Amino acid sequence: MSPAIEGLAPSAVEPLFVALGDSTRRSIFFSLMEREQSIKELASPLGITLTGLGQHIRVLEAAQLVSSRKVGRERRCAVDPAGLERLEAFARLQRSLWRSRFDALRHIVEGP
Amino acid sequence: MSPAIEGLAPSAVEPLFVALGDSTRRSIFFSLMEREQSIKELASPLGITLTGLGQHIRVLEAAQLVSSRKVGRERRCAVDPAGLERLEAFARLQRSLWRSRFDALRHIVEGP
DNA sequence: TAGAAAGTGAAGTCTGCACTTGACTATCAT
DNA sequence: ATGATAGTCAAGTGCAGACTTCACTTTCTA
Repeated sequence: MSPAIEGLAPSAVEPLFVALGDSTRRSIFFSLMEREQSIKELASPLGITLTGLGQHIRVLEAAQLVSSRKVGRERRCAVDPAGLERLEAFARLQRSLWRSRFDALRHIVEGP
Repeated sequence: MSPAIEGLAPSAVEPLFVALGDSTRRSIFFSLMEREQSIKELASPLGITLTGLGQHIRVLEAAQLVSSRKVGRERRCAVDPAGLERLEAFARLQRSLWRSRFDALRHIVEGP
């Protein structure tokens, strides 16, 4: 597989869609787009427990949408650009694949 | 909201992530990337009922990832480029938003 | 025109996973 | 040092949603 499509096989974007398939995780992600935040800061407005939020963070990290590090007793969470980059690359690739097939089909139907 | 970002608010991409958040629907979508297919053709390899598959198609259509039309007694399903276009535009927008905020932050920390 | 094939709608089943509880550790403040 | 704050782990609960069944309609074909 060429370097350009590496990491773009369906299996590579699966964690991304799994992560953003949940509305709570989407909220967390969009909230982190605003600014870096701790587990507590993220959990409060959503009305869920710290435990529950920690579980979501792990899923988001697996998709490389979020990265986190411990600072003192807090866990600082921030957007990881890798996930968004992969998502964009995936969408662009699929779109171009579809377009080339569509054009090929039209070519057959309409003639050259 | 400017025309360029219209349809890219979080609420607009929600159906997209909901649709692709399910592994069966991802399979259906990738299968349709290969070629247009009927409900029956899509259901057989997945080992699920026609009813079940029809339900998935509705979700994919709501996300504009798939479009379908009745041809005789068959329903022909195909990829709708609108969904992929929206997905790509969304990812690009979010990525640029994140980058501008990241750069602004670095500017503060490191100085001009 | 009878039977088969493709699909749809309503209603039910069941399982994955979002979320909690309770017990525990680590860090901060006073 | 003592309490308060932030987070983590293991284990359990409940429900949304994926999937089924059954009854029905429409279209094809022999």
